[in-house]
Amino acid sequence: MAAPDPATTSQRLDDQLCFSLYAASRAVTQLYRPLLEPLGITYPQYLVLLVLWERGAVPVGELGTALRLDYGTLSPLLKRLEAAGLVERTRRPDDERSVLIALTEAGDALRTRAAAVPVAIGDAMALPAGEHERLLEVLAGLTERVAARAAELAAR
Amino acid sequence: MAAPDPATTSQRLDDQLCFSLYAASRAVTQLYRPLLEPLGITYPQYLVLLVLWERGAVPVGELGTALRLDYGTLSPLLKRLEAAGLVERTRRPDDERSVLIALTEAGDALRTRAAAVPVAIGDAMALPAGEHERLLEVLAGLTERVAARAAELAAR
DNA sequence: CACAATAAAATTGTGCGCAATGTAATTGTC
DNA sequence: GACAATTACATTGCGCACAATTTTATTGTG
Repeated sequence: MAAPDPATTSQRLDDQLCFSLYAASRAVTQLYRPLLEPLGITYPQYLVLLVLWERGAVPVGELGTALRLDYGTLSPLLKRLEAAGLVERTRRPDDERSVLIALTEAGDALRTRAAAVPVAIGDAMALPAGEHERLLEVLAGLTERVAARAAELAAR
Repeated sequence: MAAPDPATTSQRLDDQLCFSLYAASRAVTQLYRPLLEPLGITYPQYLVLLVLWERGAVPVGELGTALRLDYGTLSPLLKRLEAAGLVERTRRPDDERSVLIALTEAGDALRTRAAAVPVAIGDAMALPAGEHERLLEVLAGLTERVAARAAELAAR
């Protein structure tokens, strides 16, 4: 039972947490653009590579779970990454339904060149010490609760 | 000169603030979907209506400034809102370049039906008292700094 | 073994976001 | 008062996001 907080119930744009989230997310993506453009990739493609660099070859579904993206987004995105020569898509012999996404040598090599990117981003964000971790936690919790409620609504 | 903070410079997906922002923003948008669908509008369209409910008729450019969206996004979006009968687009007689966006009666009437939306969202977010305002502030500052840096990069 | 149910991906269609380009109206400058 | 520069907006093209549908393979269940 939430108290009727004026800030959460007003219809003023600048009071809406949703808008500040939406604006912040887009601003950050825009900052990534010039940093990733020399590498020939977009921001969602970069996120896919982060997962592959961290975990190695994974099926498409696991990418979707990690990034909270569905096949409708990932299928064409992965085709573009394949066309760019950064990943390979191979059907698993033991389960022909599953498609394994693996880094090519070029995709693996990109990791080193991309190492400077998070540094530049963190620098631009310029968050005070500890604030980074705090914000990370708040947002993770928020996502969790909001996704749970969305799932409830969808179940009807 | 930022200290080499491991959390900001790691390449682990779940350490990236950018990803938690991106995931949170999308989760919130997905929560809006079933709430706005009965009203026949999308989330970005809802944001446009928020501005119009608050300010009355405004030119397209002012909507863009308020929402940080460009004409390439707004022009087709506003055409859809017009097709839905929620807004009117009229050229200003004193400056034929400018297009004024005004609410129709139906668009104005939607305000009452939409009043329950921010309540439902705030409820799902379930942030502790004060956390809402705090997060709003942190995100606004973040957006400010990141957008400023992006503008610097673009200036080259 | 047949065959319904499930699972993994791909495809289709719609609506953003945004860069790049185009168009028409207005303003500044000489 | 011509005319270059600027302003406000529209259009085009591409890459997401995501709902809905389809395709192909696997897994129960009798």
